[in-house]
Amino acid sequence: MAKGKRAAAMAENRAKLIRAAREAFATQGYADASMDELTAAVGLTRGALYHNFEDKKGLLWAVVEQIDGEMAERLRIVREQAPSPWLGLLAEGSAYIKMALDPEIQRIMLLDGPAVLGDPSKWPGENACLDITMRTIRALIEEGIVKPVDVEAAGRLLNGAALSAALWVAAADDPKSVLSKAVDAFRALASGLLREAREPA
Amino acid sequence: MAKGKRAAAMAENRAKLIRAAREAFATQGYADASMDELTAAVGLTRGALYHNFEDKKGLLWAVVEQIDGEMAERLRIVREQAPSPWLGLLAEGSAYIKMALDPEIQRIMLLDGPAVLGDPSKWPGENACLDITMRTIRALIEEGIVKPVDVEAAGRLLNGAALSAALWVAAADDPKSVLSKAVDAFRALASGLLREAREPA
DNA sequence: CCTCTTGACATACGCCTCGTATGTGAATGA
DNA sequence: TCATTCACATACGAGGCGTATGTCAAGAGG
Repeated sequence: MAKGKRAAAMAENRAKLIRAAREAFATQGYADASMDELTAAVGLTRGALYHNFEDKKGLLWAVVEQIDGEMAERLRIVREQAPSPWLGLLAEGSAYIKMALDPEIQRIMLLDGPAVLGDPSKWPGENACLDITMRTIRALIEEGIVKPVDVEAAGRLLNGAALSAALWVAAADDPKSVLSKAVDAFRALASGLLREAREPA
Repeated sequence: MAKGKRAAAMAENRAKLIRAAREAFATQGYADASMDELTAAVGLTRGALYHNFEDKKGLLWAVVEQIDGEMAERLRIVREQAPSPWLGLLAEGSAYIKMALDPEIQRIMLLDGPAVLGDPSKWPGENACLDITMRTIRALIEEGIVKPVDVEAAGRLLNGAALSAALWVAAADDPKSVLSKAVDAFRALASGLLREAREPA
């Protein structure tokens, strides 16, 4: 056999490059990350890069896709573990805020990603995180818990609020206390979507 | 006289460079904007740039500062013209969303700015827009209209929601209809800050 | 009126980075 | 065994940034 020897090696090198890129993009930022250093760090050259990916931007695409998938998976778990859909929505918000504390996610997904690749709403995988939030909101509307607002609009604004909160917390001198304030404010805003003034369980 | 001849000329060149930079950064993006082309467009060279500003990033700082001031001024006017503080807050949100439809503001202030200069919350001038929103919220809390939430948290999340809405609207194929959905959702979220379920005039 | 200094800007240079074109050796298939 | 492919390395060219150096007009002083 040994039929897939070439392909296996290639997949491994792709993975190595993506790993190195996550590291480099997260610590130095996209613009300041040198492809020479990045590839050399895993024992390759730029030749491997331009063979496996379209260009530097293509590598960023691959990194973004990978991280987006990981974030979506974590959010999915959070929602499934919540005792009710409404609390699931709030838990998603908190989880999103906390995830954005990760410098890697912050730098790559929230700062450089949009600047280099354009608005996240147009990303393939269609921003899996947003998708999950929208699904949750849709379910809550069908249950009559949430006002019949536009699902995509509500999802996007909630995500935007969470994102802003995350950046704030991350840049704060005292992340702990700021985090609780941010989560409280998020809950307050989210309650504006409720049909009844009283929050459900 | 003619004492300030040198200084006046320098100020004028500074202004010309900033104007050219706004144009170039907005249309090509920060990374793809060539300082050679940019300066040549106003009849200067890179020499003038590095004499008037620290470096390329310094020029972006100057541009951001200018635009931030203009945005704050427009928001201030919107708030003053509103018939009530609460409606002022909503009007500010709408105005912010609409402002972000301007490609210049979008690209420079919302995409490249944060990516290159770091989180906006740490910008000098301290993001005048946020400041205005916070002032409005503080007033509403003192009047008992809004829940006693953390002012900065509420302001940041509201701004984040508006920003997210703006990017969504800007990237939409049908901005008109999306804009109304976004504004509706913003009003819904904002109402979550109210002490009473019923919205005030 | 002449000289000297200052400073705003232009010019010239080196270094780095990206993207592509070309080379190469190992894995495949016959 | 030989030819082919292909994953990757090497070599090359273009362009951009930042700095060091040059230059010439505007002011200061006698």
